[in-house]
Amino acid sequence: MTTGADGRGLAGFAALLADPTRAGFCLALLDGRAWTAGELARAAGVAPSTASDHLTRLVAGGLLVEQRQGRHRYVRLADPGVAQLVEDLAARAPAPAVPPRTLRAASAGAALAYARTCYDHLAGRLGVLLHDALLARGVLDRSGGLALTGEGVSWLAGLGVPVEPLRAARRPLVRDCLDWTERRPHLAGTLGAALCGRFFDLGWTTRGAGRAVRLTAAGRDALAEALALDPALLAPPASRDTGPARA
Amino acid sequence: MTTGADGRGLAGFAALLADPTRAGFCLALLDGRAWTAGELARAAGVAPSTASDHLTRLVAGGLLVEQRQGRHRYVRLADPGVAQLVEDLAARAPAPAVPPRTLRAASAGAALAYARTCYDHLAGRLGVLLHDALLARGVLDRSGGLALTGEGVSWLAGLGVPVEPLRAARRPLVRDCLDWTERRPHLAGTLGAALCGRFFDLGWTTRGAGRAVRLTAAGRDALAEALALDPALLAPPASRDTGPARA
DNA sequence: GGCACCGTTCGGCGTGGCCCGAACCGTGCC
DNA sequence: GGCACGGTTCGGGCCACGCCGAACGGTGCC
Repeated sequence: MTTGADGRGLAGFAALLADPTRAGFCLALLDGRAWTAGELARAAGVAPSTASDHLTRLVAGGLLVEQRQGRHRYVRLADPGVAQLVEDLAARAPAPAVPPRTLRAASAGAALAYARTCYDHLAGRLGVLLHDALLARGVLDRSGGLALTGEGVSWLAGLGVPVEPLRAARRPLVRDCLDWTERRPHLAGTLGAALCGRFFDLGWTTRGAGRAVRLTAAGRDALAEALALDPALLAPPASRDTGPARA
Repeated sequence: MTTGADGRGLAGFAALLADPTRAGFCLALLDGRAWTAGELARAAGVAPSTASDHLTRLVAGGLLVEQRQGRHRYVRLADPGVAQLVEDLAARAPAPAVPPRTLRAASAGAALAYARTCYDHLAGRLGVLLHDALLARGVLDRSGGLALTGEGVSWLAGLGVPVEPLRAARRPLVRDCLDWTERRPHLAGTLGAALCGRFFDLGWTTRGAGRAVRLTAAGRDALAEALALDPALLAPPASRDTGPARA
């Protein structure tokens, strides 16, 4: 029963993300996986004690949930809503002053711009392309708000993605998510997550470095076939190697 | 082309809302109107110089836009996306420690909990009720994501709300917006805004103090008729007076 | 022209929070 | 048991930020 025009509550909550280290934690956790406190500390370049303090605050604030296992403290984003919130904020935040710095970083940036996970669904140029193709193919419809069509249900069944279980979740089935790099929407919601997961299961995509996603040759052809697209459209840019291979 | 796992951009942006005074400004501006710098300063209880500084930052950060008129500086939320962002954050923020304080404040809180504007659409118990009734009546459909139905288009036409112009905007036609007080979704998007505006035009609702909205007697009956609901369901709680009358 | 008022700029003050290092605790492995 | 390691707690230093009052400029009204 807040209703308060009092900004203290909002300010306190926003302050959780108003620190570069904590914000970096949340961005790292956007890959949807659970990280240990030490991993986050190293990734952010701060002392373990500092990271510990920040994590305690983020958990207390409801942004993160933790899970203790042995001597490890695993944390992850509390729920998909938090992921969306962080994404929305990040999409509006200005780009840092010096984008590329090194060639290695620029290459990693290109890989992320091509395809990456956005919490639990697909983002980047490939994600937007998928979103557009699903609309064009009639799987999704936007005439009265973003929605899955009846035709889409059968198309998904053909892909091995049963829709009914997805409706049971408290999250929306389909949802727009503004893409950082493309500045256009891609598909989120339980369906976005299910499609992303199915692509991994089918071997159409594999995980690259960090949040990066790579489209396999088989995946390129199969996806192009399923979406009635030219396979060349789906291919990554000229770059021959999307970051350090980890397959 | 950010893609950066660097938290500095996100942190800097979040910091705009991480101050109680700035957060209070944004919450006040959630009524969708333009306020002068002095009005905001008084509402927040800070010196004009302090407010001026904060406003400059919020404008520079893209959260607010300003419009100078004579010796006044009018400012409002930059776009509906910002309003959504602020709403989403506020919905997750914990309630302030001391909710009611005075009887007057408690009464104002009750009025806001009953019905208020959420930027440009209807929120509060009435907003959620409207959302539920539109679903029940088949104007909206949630089977494949929130969407307006064909039947809904004619229903809206009968109400004097043509849908086609609403599709032209770059904002979504329909969208979920999590209600602060009810913790359940109400209707946002261009349709939510159009309905809210239409209710004011028809005299079904009037503006109360601040963001509060009052349902007129005629509005209660007409809305109940249109939604096939019991008028008693729509009535405000036992309170006989929803804040200082301003009609 | 004179005055009231809105808003801005600047200097200075106080506070809060971010960071680290050192010490400590518990877990897991040898 | 001993050791390595992950994580936490505590104390202290430092910087940034929010606040105000005073002085100034610009606008609108009498």
